[in-house]
Amino acid sequence: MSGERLAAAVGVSDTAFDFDRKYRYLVPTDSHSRALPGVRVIVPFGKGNRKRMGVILFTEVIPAEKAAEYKLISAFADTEPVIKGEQLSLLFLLKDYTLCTYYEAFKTLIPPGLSVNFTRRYRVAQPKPADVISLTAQKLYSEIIAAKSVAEQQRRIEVAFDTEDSDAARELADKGYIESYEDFRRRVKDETVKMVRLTEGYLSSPEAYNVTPKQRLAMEMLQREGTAAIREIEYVCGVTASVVRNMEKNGVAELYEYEVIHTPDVHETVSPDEITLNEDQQRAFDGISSMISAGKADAALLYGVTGSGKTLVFAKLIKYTIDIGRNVLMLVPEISLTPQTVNRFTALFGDTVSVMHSGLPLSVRLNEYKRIKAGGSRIVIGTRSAVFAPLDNIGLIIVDEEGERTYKSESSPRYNAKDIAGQRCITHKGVLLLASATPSIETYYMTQKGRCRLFKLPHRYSESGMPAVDIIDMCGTGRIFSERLVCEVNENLARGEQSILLLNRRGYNTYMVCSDCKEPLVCPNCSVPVTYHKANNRIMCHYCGFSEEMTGVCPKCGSARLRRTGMGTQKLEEELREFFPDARILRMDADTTYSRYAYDKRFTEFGEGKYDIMVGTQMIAKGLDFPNVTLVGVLNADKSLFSGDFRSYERTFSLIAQVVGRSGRGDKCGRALIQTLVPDHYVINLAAMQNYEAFYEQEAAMRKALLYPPFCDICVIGFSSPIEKNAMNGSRVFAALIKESHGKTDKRIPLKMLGPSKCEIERINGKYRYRIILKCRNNSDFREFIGDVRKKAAAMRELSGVSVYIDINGDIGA
DNA sequence: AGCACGCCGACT
DNA sequence: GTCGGCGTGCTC
Repeated sequence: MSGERLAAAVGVSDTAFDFDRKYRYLVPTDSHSRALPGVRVIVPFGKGNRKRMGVILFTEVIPAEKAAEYKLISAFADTEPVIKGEQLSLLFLLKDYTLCTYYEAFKTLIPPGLSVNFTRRYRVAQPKPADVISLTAQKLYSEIIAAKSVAEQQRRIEVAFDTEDSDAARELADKGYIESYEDFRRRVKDETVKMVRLTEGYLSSPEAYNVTPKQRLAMEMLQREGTAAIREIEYVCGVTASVVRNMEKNGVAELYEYEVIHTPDVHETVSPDEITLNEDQQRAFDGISSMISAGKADAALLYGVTGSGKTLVFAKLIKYTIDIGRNVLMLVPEISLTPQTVNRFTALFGDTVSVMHSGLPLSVRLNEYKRIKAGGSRIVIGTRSAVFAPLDNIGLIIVDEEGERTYKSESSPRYNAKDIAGQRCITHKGVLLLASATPSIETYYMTQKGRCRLFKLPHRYSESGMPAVDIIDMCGTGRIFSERLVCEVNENLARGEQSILLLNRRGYNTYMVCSDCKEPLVCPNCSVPVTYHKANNRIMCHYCGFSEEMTGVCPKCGSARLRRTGMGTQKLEEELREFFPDARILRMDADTTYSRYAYDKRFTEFGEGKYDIMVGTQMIAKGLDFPNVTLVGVLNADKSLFSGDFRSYERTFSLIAQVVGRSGRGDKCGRALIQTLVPDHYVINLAAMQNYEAFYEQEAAMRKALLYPPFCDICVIGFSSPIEKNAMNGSRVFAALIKESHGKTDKRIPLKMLGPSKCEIERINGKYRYRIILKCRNNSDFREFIGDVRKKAAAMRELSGVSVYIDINGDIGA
């Protein structure tokens, strides 16, 4: 029929959830063959017909009379679909499941190297208009046209828009002296991390160089850290990059580019066929491999105590899956764990392995993506986002350390990689294998309900057995190290064996408190106390990055009597010096590892025996295998126990159990000491014994009684605004809307509302925060319900200027 | 989120 | 009389 037209349903970029839709656009008559689902397009949007990116979701033929309502696609950005088939259905799944926009969902499915963004740019308009303009605008205009090149003119305009001159710049734009246009850019080049280090020349004869005070500051940091990114120096020292540039000019420091992939040497060269499994491992392998060969969607939990050799089972299973002609996806919780894992598996399986994580250069990620898409790799290993890898014919998805919270995305789309993995297993008729030494309560519950098969590795793989664990009561000592721990560490030093000391983050910062008004120094943007850093005499906020020189004066009352408090790292440092004066100590807390770049280098050095003691926070507890570590000390085991989050027991248990498991992984027997103020607390005791089952029973009973997951789902709705009243009113109006809609709906939606209330940290980055917690059943009825409420709420006056997010089954957190 | 349309106060 | 304040409603 000649009266018909082809229309495309398009997901448009930069929409908000409440007006995100499948927008229809007409396909130009000569481009029908290009208009395929998954192809990106440039479309006019809104009254001003600004250019936006969009992705075609599907096409349909519409009658001619409808065509008048739609605009025309401006251009095609791709010659062939960037996503199709399963990925396209994942897009819809993400949208439905996380309440994000179509385009947000789309973007998470493609590697960032493929992203195209529009930016609005300005240039000097060619025929100069005759309009009268203000003096400031004239002045700005003459400054702009004085620039030699067009590029420089553009730069000056952009600067003007970002500074105090923005009014004048806007005037010029309104009156037609400068014009705006849309430019679309593809991120092809990486933002390379520029690193700084001191030069050999300076280090050998520092007296030969002149150094300004600001440079001194930066250099002190470099002396401490060895190396740092320019951005970090700016952040930590409160100086600008020009200081660094001058240091480079003077020959004090040199710049280099950070190589992101640090791959330690491959030690393992055993072929998967040569791996011998012990009895437990073999049983797990037999069970899981028969699930894989059954060729239907299924799920299993491999619960193996620390050091039980889960990785060997993985290797065998991967080999098995590949041999029967199917592919494998393996997720690991952190980037730092990928080099280890990847090495292991590339040694075993060669270049059929692909790696995907955000630490890789964009070009590499893009290449790997293309390789996977083209069928060039059969095993994909990566962090959270790798769950979307365009891998086909998946027979097995492994989620290692499945209890880790890094599998949950903390920004839109707020998906959980475990759920996506489960969905993909259903599509591919594959097996989802969750693995952990300390499974999440939710997962273990599934095994009890028979919805997930359970395989146990209850024994350590090595001969050495479980470490001997002692709990030490620290009440009333006022020290960080117990005598017992000092003895044990010294014994290790004498024997040339290594020790790991875990400090629970909370309580190990140094705060400043005013002796006169008794108030702690708080961040001007956030409602948290700032931490004091002795090294550069600055106060800093870990939430917003605020950093300021320590003036020594209380901003509230002007008193100069500020006092350091908190069982701080200072104190830790002093005691370390006092007790272990000759030990080579590696400190791995947030301050030193703020340079994440130095992270795996330090671990490698520790593994090579360049240090005797490693002290650090959570990050040292996970997945690392150092055979020479025979002593683990937990310095303040209870500090994370009482944080108000329903998962705090679970986290404490898993942290302690895991770090204890770091001890004695080689052939030597390991010991662990747990220092705590509550030595009788069952969580601490069960963690010391690594008795997960008993912990599970207790915890599940408690969750059932208090109604928490897995006995319900949790949906957090967050509100934030620079004006406290707005955030508060917004949350109240939203809550009222929930009640009202819930009363009206004829569907049975179980719901329990807590709040609205202030968040625990009521202000971050200058924004006040409120939240509503819903205990609910996360099904499509509920998501439809809450999505509708959100759309309705967006139209209300009280919600304007209040940003709202909805997070289903995330953390309650801060 | 932008952006246009629209209805009331302080200027030539 | 008009420029411009920002309230309100829409985005194929």
